Amino acid sequence: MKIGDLAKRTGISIRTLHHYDEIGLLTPTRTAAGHREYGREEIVRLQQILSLRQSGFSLEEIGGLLDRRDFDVRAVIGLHLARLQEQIRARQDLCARLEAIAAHYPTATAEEFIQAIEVMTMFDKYYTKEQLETLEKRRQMLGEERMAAAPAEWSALMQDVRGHIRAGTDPKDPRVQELARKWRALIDEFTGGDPAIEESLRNMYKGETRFAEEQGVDAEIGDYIRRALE
Amino acid sequence: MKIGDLAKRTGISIRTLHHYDEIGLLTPTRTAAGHREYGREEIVRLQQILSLRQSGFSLEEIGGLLDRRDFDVRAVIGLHLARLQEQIRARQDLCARLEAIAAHYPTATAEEFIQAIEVMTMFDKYYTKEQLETLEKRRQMLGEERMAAAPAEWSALMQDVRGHIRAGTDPKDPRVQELARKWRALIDEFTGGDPAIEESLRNMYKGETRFAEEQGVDAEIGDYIRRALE
DNA sequence: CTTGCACCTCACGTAACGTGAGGTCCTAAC
DNA sequence: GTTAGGACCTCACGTTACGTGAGGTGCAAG
Repeated sequence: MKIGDLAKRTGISIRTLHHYDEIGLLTPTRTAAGHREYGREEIVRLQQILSLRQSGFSLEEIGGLLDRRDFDVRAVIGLHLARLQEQIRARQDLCARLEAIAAHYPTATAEEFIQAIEVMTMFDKYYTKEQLETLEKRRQMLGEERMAAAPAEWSALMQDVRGHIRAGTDPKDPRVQELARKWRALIDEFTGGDPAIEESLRNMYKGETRFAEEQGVDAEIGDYIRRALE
Repeated sequence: MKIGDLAKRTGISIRTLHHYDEIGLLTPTRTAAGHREYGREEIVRLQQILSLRQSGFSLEEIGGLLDRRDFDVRAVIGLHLARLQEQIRARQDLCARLEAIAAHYPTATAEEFIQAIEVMTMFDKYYTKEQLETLEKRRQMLGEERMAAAPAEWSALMQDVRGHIRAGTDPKDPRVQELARKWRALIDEFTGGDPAIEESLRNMYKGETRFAEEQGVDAEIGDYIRRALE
């Protein structure tokens, strides 16, 4: 059988057959003119190749399975299954994240979306899975309104603190103490008072200088509040 | 910031930064000597790139999202989600198939495994999903023993029929009629008498000549039995 | 002035082919 | 005998997101 006939019969491309010949996976005999000739044996082998390919094995694995009896089929399948399951898990995680974002910001612009994705990636980096779940529960408890109102409140607080720093107010001053209490209350409200989560939060602000700056928080403010809270 | 510093800070390779520069995804300024210099703006952009990459977008999509405001983020995310879900589905199917095979042939050799995969691929090609489920239920009803005994029975039946064909026996001969009834009973036992499944089965034998031959069935035998059954 | 490190630019390799480009073989019709 | 049209052949580059050298330059310290 010539290459075109085989291609038509099996529905795969001539180029693919050429490729399998090139890599030595399926090497037909040749006519005097150099045309490929596929016999019964090659057709059988091609069917096996296609079945294994359909099952997601690489051409290299397929070659090994078909040519070397010492290839441990069970191990290859086990490895393959593990790979598949890992990929499934990863993709499910991704889906969950993207769906959450799409659901959470139904009217966001491109920038907002990208920032949301960025923040989410960052959170994944600094919090454990359990902490993320706790935070999510906490967010639901607080409700949408509260979540929406918080950033402004936080920003106002930052500005007040910054004002006292510029004015040189002593951290022990009652006005600063009040602000520090507010700071602590805000943090507790969102972390649920979990010290491990607060630790992760601190790490995040420490590691992501740029993010911290955007939020109006820097080392100076952190120190000042820490002294006030002592 | 020079390229090595940035690489260390973000944990990605210098080559990757070179690559992003090559494809115009992240183009730093250059010093007089031609060394790359990454400023605040580039660092911000890199973070965005990494977040989006982590989310599974291609570099081309990322470039589009970051550079062109007319890029429909929602559409991109939707498309991406669809891709991911399709991949998840495909991989879950594969896992199910491979696990079924591994469980069904706990002591198989390489050839048996490959053949099992081949047969399964073939079945997927000729039967609908519902039919495959029906067949699976049927197999469980019949039990392992019966499934194991059937091939021999089938093979014996084939040999008997072949004998009559060679002897030139009339299909209407009572002995042939008896064999035909047996044939029908065997088919009904495994198809559950579903005519659509039987049709698929016939198509499979017609399309997969090689498989049919291995089973000892060819067009001649098919015709002979058909005449006997009339 | 030299050593050594960080940087630079090619440029090939990866998996599994798709897609031409340009040349040869075969078969049938004239 | 020749000629047209398929079918076949062999390069060889393109795809994705970089890894991995090879070979050359810039810069600060001893």
